[in-house]
Amino acid sequence: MSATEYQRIRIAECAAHDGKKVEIAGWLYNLRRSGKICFPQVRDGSGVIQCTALKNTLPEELFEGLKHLTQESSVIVRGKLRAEARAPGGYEMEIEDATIVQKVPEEQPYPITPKDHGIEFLMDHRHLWLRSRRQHAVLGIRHEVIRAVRDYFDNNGFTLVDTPIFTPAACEGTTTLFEVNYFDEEKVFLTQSGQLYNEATAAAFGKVYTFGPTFRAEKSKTRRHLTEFWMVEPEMAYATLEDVKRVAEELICFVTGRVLERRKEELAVLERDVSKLQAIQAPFPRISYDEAVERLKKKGSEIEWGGDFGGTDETLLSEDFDRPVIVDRFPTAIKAFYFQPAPDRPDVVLGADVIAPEGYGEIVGGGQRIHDLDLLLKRLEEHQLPREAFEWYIDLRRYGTVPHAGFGMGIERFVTWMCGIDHLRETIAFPRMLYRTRP
RNA sequence: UCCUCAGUAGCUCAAUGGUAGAGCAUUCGGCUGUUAACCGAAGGGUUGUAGGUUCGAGUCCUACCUGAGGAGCCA
Repeated sequence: MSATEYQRIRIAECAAHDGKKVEIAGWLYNLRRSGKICFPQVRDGSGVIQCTALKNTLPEELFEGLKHLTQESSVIVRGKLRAEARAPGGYEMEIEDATIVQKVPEEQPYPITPKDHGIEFLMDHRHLWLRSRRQHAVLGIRHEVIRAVRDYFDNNGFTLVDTPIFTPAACEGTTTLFEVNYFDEEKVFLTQSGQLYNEATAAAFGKVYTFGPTFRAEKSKTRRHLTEFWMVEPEMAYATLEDVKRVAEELICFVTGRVLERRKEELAVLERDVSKLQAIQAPFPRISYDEAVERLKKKGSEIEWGGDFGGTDETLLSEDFDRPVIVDRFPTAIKAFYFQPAPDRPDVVLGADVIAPEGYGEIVGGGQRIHDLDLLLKRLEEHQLPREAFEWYIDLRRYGTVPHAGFGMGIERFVTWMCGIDHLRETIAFPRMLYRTRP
């Protein structure tokens, strides 16, 4: 029997090849064995399939080789595919031939066993942990989220214009930045937001977005923080706070719908309560910061008007709603210099945050930017920011300035929410956190 | 930076101040439908590090190291 009569397929395509002779190239996920029959489970990155190997139909060398395969050994199996109710996944291959590409040595077995492991051990073995079913599901959903985000903007007239990662100065003057030696003399910083550059490209293209990594040197050590994370930031010319709220709402509904539609299996692996995601429909409730503070006080929070929400406050707020809640008009004092003040109330700005349900916290933050030259200059001074570094940004108010607005959405927080998991670190292949930069 | 908790076999954990143990993983034996397979056996230990108290410390005390969760700050 030559190998050529078997068609190479991926496990995800099994349904289209029922009853056919196929070849699957992958890794041994798990193995159960009896005296004269064994059940190797093979994964190939697209799924997991159970195979059967029978002693009395295979050459002894092949049967013994399969029976003693170690976890994560690389193997190519060939045989006939059939629907089989007893097999997890619904399809099964009866092995007729196999090539063991590499057997993981018994004296140094694969470290991640099917039993429980602690988080330190798993994080140290992140390069291998990615092979597990659960991690595979999380990263599959991440991929879908990113694809849907890009589809949404691409289909709605936005142009992707990426912004630099090396930046000459603090964008916002608020958070701590990573400093990098740029050749011999100059110091530059890793970007904390592409927003200021987006304002320039929005004046060139009308509607733009940037999608890339973002760096924050905050010494935060919680389940909601990474030092390196991915953010999508749209920016629109001739737009207001109302446009920000509408676009954020549409985006969130579109992406959630896509995940529900295309990632049922992954959500099932994660045992995600999909009814919680099905509830994500427009319109989202909209409340003002003033009202949010009142609600929080009634719920026992110690927040006072003028303070920013803590993690607990966001959870308390989200408890009142079955879908994301939009909070707008924050105190001017706690927001970055570029926020447009409300025309009727200069003590609040035209900014909005979207807070996810189930305690997943802030997933979107943005608003309308200052378009008036004199006001911008005044704010830069109030925030004691070096005007020289912002000359190009000020230029945008000199040459055809218009009301404009945009927001940022943190991808990892969004994916954490979609997955219903409790820590951000599992939503990126190799998380960078305070005290962890390996592997 | 601060607060809290934890560190025992490769992994997950147990052990009243008195002989360091179990499950998983690995090896050997058994089983033709297993579903984190099961049954029997074997090998596997400087109890994070350094001091201290005690007749005796995995257990109590001190310092340090490492990790986790949280606060502040943020998406």
